[in-house]
Amino acid sequence: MPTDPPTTATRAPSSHAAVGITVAAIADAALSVIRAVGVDGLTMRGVAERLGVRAPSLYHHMRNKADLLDLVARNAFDEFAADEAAYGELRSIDEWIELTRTGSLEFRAFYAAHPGLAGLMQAKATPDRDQGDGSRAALIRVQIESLTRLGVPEPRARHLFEVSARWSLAAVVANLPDDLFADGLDVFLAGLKAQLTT
Amino acid sequence: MPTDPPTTATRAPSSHAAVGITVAAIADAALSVIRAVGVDGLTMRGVAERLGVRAPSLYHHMRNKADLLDLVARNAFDEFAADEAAYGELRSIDEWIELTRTGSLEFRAFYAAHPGLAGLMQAKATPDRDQGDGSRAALIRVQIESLTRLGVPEPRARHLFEVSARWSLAAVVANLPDDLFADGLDVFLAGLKAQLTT
DNA sequence: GTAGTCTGTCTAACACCGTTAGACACTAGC
DNA sequence: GCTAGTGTCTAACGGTGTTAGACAGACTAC
Repeated sequence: MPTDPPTTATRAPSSHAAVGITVAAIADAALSVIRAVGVDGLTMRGVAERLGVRAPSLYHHMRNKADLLDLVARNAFDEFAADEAAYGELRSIDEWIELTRTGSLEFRAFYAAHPGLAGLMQAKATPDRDQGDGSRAALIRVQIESLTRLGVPEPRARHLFEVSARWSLAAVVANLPDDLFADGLDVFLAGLKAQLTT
Repeated sequence: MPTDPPTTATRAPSSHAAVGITVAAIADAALSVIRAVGVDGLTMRGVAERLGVRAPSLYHHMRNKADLLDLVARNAFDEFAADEAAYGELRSIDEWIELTRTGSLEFRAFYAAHPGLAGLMQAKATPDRDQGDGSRAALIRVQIESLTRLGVPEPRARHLFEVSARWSLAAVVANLPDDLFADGLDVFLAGLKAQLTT
């Protein structure tokens, strides 16, 4: 169980100290490594080096690399979702569709800036769908509620939201060219609107 | 430059022979390794072992692992596409939509049987879109032609086909649960039909 | 102040990966 | 029989994630 308060990461190299790195610091370092060399280029030794530390030290704070990637993906999504709080005053399905469109495009742009990160999200998309703590869960709840307020019955709203979210995420991960992504999104949202208004 | 005719793969272990493994045999072995342990579990040493050979021998027939994966993906698609020859006598957009639906579902089923293989396809989907030799290219041409025969102008038909193919492939790679995939496909095809009939 | 415990780093090593260098056995052509 | 070429082999390199165990520093109790 690591002590959280001292978030300072850089230390004198090769000193044996009792207070060192933090889980949060490791996640930050990993994210900046990903920005620099992509997910495929991320290495436990590389992350450690960025913290002025050796690789085995990381294992005192997390079980393995998979956990680290998991954490990074979660952080990245929360960072994105924090900007997307204001749904709420939607007056029609059309407005919901348009908001979903811009949200998807922003989502894509965000992940384009973090090569390979979307792939991590995808692997972890299943288990913790809605219930929970992060801004991810909050964002999902808000979107479904705004649908039900517009007259779509609850289970159907949840399901259709999940379908569109997962398909959009899939297309983001696929890293399609701009036009293929945007036009496919048009097609998908046209079909979604048809299913929501009948 | 390997000699192709002798496709026999299994040999006496630890004999120095002048006639041995084939590129095709390596690709087959790799595919069966993927069936057994998935793409992530595929190893040059593992492929070699399945051929009764050591790993370095593989490099006499291919440049590196990436080339091997490339080849495997191509073979797998051709194997799938060979079953999908009969488009042609489509009498309406509705029939085209339905054929695309069943094609997508079969595509998904095929790749579900080869864990991770779809991801390889995706990475190689861009460069050699239509022109070419394989059954992949043939299948694509047939689908676009059947669209133009139904009155959709050529460039638009090509583009919409590409959009739907890439989005479907993305959803396949994402390995969505059955209902999320099928329902999303419904949504997408509903939108596609709307764009094709107006 | 001293002893003891706990925390968090370190070095060393393991098994595995893709890949290369170079040796050697076998085959085919003359 | 000799020679050239082909295709395997062993050995090794540098890299990866990960574990074991040593040890330094900081807190706690007396």
